[in-house]
Amino acid sequence: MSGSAEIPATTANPPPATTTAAAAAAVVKRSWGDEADDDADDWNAVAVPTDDNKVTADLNVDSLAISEPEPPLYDPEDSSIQAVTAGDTPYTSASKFEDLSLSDELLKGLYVSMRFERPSKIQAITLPMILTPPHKNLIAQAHNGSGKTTCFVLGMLSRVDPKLQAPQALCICPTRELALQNLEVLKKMAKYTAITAESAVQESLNDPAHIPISKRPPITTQIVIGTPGTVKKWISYKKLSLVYMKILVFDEADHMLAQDGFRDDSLRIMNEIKKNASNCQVLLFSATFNDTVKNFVTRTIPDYNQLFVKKEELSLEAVKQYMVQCPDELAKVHVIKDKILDLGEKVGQTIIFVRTRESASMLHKALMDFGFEVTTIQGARTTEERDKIVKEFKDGLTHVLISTDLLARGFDQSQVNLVVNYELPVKHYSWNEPDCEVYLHRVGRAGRFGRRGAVFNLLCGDRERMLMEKIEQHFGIKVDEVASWNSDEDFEAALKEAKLL
DNA sequence: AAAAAAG
Repeated sequence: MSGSAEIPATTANPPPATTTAAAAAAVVKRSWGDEADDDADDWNAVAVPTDDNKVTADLNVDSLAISEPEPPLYDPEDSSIQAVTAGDTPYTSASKFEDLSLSDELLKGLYVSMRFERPSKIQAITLPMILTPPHKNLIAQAHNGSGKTTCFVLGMLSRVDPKLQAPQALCICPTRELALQNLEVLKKMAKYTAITAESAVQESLNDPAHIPISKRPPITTQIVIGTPGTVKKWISYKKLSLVYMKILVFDEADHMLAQDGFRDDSLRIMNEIKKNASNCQVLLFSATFNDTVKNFVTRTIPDYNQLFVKKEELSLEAVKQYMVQCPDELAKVHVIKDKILDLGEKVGQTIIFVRTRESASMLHKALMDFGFEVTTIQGARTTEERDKIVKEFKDGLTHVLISTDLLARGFDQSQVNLVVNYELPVKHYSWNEPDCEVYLHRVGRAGRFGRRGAVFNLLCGDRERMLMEKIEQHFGIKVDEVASWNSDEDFEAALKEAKLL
């Protein structure tokens, strides 16, 4: 590994005088704007700075991404990660955590508590970008299970002033579960520091110890990780001071800024911070950024660095995907009961994704009636139930979890080797269009950190077959078919091929 | 024609 390779910023090619704003705009559009039809390029495509006179270096880089196999951008031994920066600041990739001038307490947390040895590739590149003044904004597309949580958690921990008892870092997540999970990672990493952190998520209403925010003293915790509604509420009650905010993180940022996601909430929070704090750094992390969101993000977040990972390292590649043609809905249940769960027991834990809460209850009942112990999580359940179900699953007490897309993003449980799509994800406006981003996120629940994994897509009827086809086309992949839904041997062979057996 | 957050 050529560890300390310099990430070329704008020095690679001096901009010719002929570069026009129009050309720059075209590049911006090209790099960020393309989508479905050339996703492969998309992952190779790199950053484009917002600053016109810095564009040409990237114009060159970008053209590499457009043409065929491009030469590596900065590291001959590892071309899978590419980054482009927006300013004059040179960033040196961190081959060791020591390169990041972290506090001793934080280093100890990384080595002892987290048991990390050295930064992952993504961490090596993003951390200098996050930590080096002038603390530019960052848009980072990092694949599932690659350690992006560490990037922004370490970023937040490094940037807060431990001596200042006031909120200085805020992280917004799409679900309660993800916020709590991220907080846990942060607390583990912060174990030897005095930095304080808490979650801003809906709390159990039955808990007698629960105190409504209106009756709580102002937050003095240094890091807050939460969901949009609760964070907004804390802000509107003036309990969460934004004056000292130094860093704002959006996990699953594409969803947080999507029109049909949390865009309104996210923008409001961002604007409130802008009004109160000067120079708050914004970090956006996700495994997916579709072109609509990309365009919006580039218009919304000024002056950003960007990072991309090649498509080859997507968990779509690490996880073996199958489709199973089922004659009817009952056959789907039989497949889960007789084939997948039996084998699944041997290979780890399983998450079964469904499209609606109703499907979740229906499948839950069907499997329970067959005598299978499964648990189900979906947003309509109480916070206590949700906490309990997640804890049992994370503790390994339960092996099969039915979930809506509540857990599609970010949920990290390394023992999950099997993902079942009882129903494929579809766009909310049409059930004839697959939601490829959600599909990728679901797949990413298996095969965490390069582990083996398999996905079974259960298909019934022409519509679902067509959805599967469209997903294959979108990602440019071929999803193998399990020959017969009714054959034990076929499923066993499939898991062997996935190297799970 | 959904789910999520949250009121």
